Amino acid sequence: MKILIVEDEAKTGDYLRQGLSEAGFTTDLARNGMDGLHLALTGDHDLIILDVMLPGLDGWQVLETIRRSGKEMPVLFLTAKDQVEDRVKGLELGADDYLVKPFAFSELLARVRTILRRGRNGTEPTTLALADLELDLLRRRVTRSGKRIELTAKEFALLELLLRRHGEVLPRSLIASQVWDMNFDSDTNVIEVAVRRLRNKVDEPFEPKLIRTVRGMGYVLEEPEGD
Amino acid sequence: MKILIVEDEAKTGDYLRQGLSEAGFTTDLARNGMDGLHLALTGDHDLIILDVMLPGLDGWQVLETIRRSGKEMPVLFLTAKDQVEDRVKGLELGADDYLVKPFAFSELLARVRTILRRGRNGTEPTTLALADLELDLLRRRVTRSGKRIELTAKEFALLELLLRRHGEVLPRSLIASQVWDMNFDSDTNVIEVAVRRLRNKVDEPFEPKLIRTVRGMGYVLEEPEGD
DNA sequence: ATGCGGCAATGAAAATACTCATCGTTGAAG
DNA sequence: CTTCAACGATGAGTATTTTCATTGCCGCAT
Repeated sequence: MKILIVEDEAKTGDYLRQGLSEAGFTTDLARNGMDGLHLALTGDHDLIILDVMLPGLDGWQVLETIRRSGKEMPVLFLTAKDQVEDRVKGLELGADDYLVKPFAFSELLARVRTILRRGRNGTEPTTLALADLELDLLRRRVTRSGKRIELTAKEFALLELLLRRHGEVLPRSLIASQVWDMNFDSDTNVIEVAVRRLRNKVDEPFEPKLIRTVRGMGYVLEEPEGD
Repeated sequence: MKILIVEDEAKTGDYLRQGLSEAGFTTDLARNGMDGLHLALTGDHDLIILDVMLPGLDGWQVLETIRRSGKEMPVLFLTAKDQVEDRVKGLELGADDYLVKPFAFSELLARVRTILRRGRNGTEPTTLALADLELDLLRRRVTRSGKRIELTAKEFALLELLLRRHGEVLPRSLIASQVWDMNFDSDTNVIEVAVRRLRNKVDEPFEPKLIRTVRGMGYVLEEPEGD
């Protein structure tokens, strides 16, 4: 798998290149928009990682030109913090995913793998929902009944997991490994506490309650049975 | 590379097996000490991951028997939280590394790779030092001039990095990626703050000052030049 | 020498996450 | 029906980490 990185900031570029190489990808690195565009159009990359902030030709212009050329090539783009609207704009221009700087490398790798797995076609849903609860992956925002709910990173991760697999009872061990990258056995009750915090925000002020505890098993997110 | 996992707790075992398979290793899994020992002695594994707490034959007994049989095979063992002395005991019995539950899977993977890279021979140092500053990787303890210093996880990680590469100026980007798994550019000063906390504990009450700022470059841990 | 600009240091507050002790609920056993 | 034990919920306290605003320091240009 061959990945094109378009990133002007030297450190970031090298970091990405090295990390991706170690993960078994082949990489090309362009330091500006022009080179990036040229490489993208002439090369045979399976994915482009594209920084938005570039000297000269910026990320959007590159992306737009690639799309207009008819090249069907997945694009993951990198936006600076706070530039929330960039993400939306990027997605509209046909990016497949975005990542906000600063980001964890493991996160990038996960996205890259997801994109490559699904190939350049069906775009992943950018929003998850159940009943009146909605989670917008792009804006990292959650609403219920239209009301905005502020969540911390952990809360968001937990809710995202529950939502992605709603209807399924998720055992603690699974939650632990997904949300905490922790394996346990253990003698802590972080999960209970986290679920509680999430309930306070997401369920407590609303009806019906969507997070259900399954004794001895774990937690499910689902609409309650009408009985 | 073939890894033997000896773990009675089903979830943990499956978790390890799956994770390691995804990472490209072949695995065998034994649910108790006897089976584990048998597989270890008859198989051709490159590494054993051994839980200490096992029904019947416990981890130490397994380890001891393997060693007495003359099999030269690296062992990474898993101990429960708080059982600090286990780690020391385990190391004395010839384990190559240990990991405390609960642990992050990424951490396990890193250790596994380290062990396999160095092969079964020179054991990694279990302690790092510079001047009168010592860091005990096993007990996760730091002392300076013999005085015990309490560090948080991040502080420890940062100091460990500085010590492992003492004398080198470490750029922020490197520190960020190692200690925070973050790539940045960014507009945060977490690193400065973390360095400061570390200095307060490690340098402030002592002489000489070991953590030096290199303006525009990063930080070094070193003994000051006598000039 | 003076002022300026960029970088780093600092202190304090806010946000987040974790631990602990205690309480309540549930289901099974008697 | 009552008791008990296991499991989960809860609230509060604490630790840790991050953010923010401010200050200080250093080197360069004027």
